Amino acid sequence: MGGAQERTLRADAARNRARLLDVATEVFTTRGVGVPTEQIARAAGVGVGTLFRHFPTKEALLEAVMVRRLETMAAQTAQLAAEAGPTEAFFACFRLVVQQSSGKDEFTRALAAAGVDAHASLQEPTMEIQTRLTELLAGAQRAGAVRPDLGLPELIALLAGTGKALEQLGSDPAPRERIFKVVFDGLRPR
Amino acid sequence: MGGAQERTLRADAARNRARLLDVATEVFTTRGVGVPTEQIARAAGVGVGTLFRHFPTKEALLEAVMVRRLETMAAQTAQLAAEAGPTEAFFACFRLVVQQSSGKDEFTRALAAAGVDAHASLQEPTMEIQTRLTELLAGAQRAGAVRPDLGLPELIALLAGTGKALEQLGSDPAPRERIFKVVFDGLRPR
DNA sequence: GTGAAAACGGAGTCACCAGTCCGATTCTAG
DNA sequence: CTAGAATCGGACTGGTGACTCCGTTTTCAC
Repeated sequence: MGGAQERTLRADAARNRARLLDVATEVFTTRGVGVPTEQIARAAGVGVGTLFRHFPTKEALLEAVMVRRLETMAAQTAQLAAEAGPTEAFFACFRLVVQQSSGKDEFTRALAAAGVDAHASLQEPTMEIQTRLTELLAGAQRAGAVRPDLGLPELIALLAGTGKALEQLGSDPAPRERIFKVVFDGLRPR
Repeated sequence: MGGAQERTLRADAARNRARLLDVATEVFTTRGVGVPTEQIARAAGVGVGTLFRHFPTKEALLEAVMVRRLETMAAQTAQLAAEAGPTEAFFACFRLVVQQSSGKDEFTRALAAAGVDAHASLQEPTMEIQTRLTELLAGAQRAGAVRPDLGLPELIALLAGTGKALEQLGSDPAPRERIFKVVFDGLRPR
């Protein structure tokens, strides 16, 4: 699976493909994955035929969007991890992942529902992020900033949960910050 | 909206209605709200015609299920609140609501998506629960067991978030308990 | 027991949406 | 500039699922 089928897309094709990805990301995250494909094509200024030529399946489009989001997240996480001490890096990444993953699991659920496959291209970026998180968690625990009885599964669960909690709240920053306070406080040892 | 249209349903009709509600509750919570109505009718041992006579709309069925769940939750909450001191009652109710609300917001989202109405019959039990929660929160704060800067919105967000976190985890009780530890610890003052 | 009202069941209708097909259009090599 | 290949657009198809309609069955008052 090297991925050398990039037969130099024609200029307009490349433009349309990129535009579709952007629009799909926007629409799926704001209006949910149930939005008809035609509306996405319309919003991107192309016909449905074009959409299905680039992404043979709605599921494939979803997958492409997810992969991009995950890759971006992995890169940002890596950068944060390199820039700060273990404790700061851990909490900064926690915030980052929580923010980015808003609505993410609706995607994964939709993908899962569409069949057992789909994982292939998601596996890699997912693993990458999990590796980073494992390192960050271990680092923060070594530094005594996070209770030592937590593992990666609990961390992931807390990330998802915190994301959900923030969704419930409006955009007012004060209550949001209070949620972070509660969670971060709970993460500290004893 | 008095609610006096209970014209003494015929015996079989009452039985079928109850059965439909039970089956729908089970199916919606385990397999999601996307399950076709026909499968619910089938599982309840009736035809689709019967289902739609009792609940004129899929949305109406969803709403009826929700109302029952909320009412049960309100009752359990009230009982717990009466049985224990403020601190214990608060944390016990927190656990209860989290457990009960697994998958609940998929319902509300589906209802919201189906139109702006639907609220009518949900309003009352929702308010009831919120009132209880407000009292419990205030009680626990007065007792010094919960940080005083949290309000009802934050509590609700945390309940939803904790529920989501637990969903991520399997059924193994140990990690689940660790999540509760983190959240409860975070809820404590300073 | 009996007949009419109440309820049932499920085939049929209608709308919606993912995915296909092919004539029309646009790009690019020469 | 031009030919032909790559791409496009959107009408069309097939399948699915919510909801309706009506002939058949069940309940219940007498």
